[in-house]
Amino acid sequence: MTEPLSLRLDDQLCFGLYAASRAVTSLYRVVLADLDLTYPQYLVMLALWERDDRPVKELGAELNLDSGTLSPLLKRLQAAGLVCRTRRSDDERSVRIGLTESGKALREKAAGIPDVIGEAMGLDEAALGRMRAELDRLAESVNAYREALSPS
Amino acid sequence: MTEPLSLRLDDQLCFGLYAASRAVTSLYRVVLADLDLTYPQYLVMLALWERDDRPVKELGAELNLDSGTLSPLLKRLQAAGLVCRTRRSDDERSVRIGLTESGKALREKAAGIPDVIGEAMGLDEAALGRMRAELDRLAESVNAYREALSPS
DNA sequence: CACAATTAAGTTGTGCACAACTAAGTTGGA
DNA sequence: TCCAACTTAGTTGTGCACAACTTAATTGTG
Repeated sequence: MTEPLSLRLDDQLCFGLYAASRAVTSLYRVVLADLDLTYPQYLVMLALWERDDRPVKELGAELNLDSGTLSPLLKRLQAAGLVCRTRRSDDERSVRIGLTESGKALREKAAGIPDVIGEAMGLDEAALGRMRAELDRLAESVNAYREALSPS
Repeated sequence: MTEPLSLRLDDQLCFGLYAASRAVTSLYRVVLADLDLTYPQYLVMLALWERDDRPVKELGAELNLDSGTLSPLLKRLQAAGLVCRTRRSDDERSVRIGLTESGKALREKAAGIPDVIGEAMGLDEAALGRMRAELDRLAESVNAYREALSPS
């Protein structure tokens, strides 16, 4: 019989998570100002730099974002000249997102960012990997629980 | 001479953080539906249940939120009948936020939430505390770095 | 074939986050 | 005393997140 967890703000892991996530995002805001990207836009660019020319649906699955978030975001990336959208001819429902030359070129400018963020975090590579693994496990566990509680 | 960190999405701790934070928030969305609160609103209520009747400024300092976020959020809590705002007579700039009876009463309904979230995370109390400490350290380190990079 | 069910993307509306700004009150010197 | 500097809240505008919905195309089944 363990003590029930308290309603105290300081005790709650979730608040730590929320605060840490916002702290990291706000550092990205500074670092990304140079590239004229927001953090979610940067995530999309990362995904595209890894694999170019793929449907919105696939980007959404990788980043856990739905079309309600991605559609306007991609519209802004398109307006900035970084990506282009082409409707597939064999399935007119699907839209492929591809990098423009300028979008590909931006990768060079971004090359140094992971090191800056890594340094700001003040963790060695081992601690970084360990924490990443713990967070992945956490997210998976929480998502499974939510799915059971409220099947979407 | 360590390897420079890569631009691969999977490698990045920050994405894990972002994904985990969103996963937890989406579980809260389900759990809090019963109380008609969003997650940030719940955080404000937690802060007020701990210490009632204090200025917006102080709430902001505790939650790391500025008036641009808090003002409309508090307005919604007020509209829901959970808090009331009173301007201090000795310093008319300052607005104190206090719980209404209904706001105080809501605490009973929230009492079980930390255990639900704790269970969803699937961590024992020790792991929970350890992770919380790591996240706090991370946020502090990142904030210090950003502050140095771009003094606000 | 017909057509209901499904799928992909986009739209609308709400509520954070946050930058930049405004309004109003307070304080601390010269 | 006067008023410039500061402080507290609030406002405005932008961009996520996400639920709920729409539109249009495709698929599966009788």
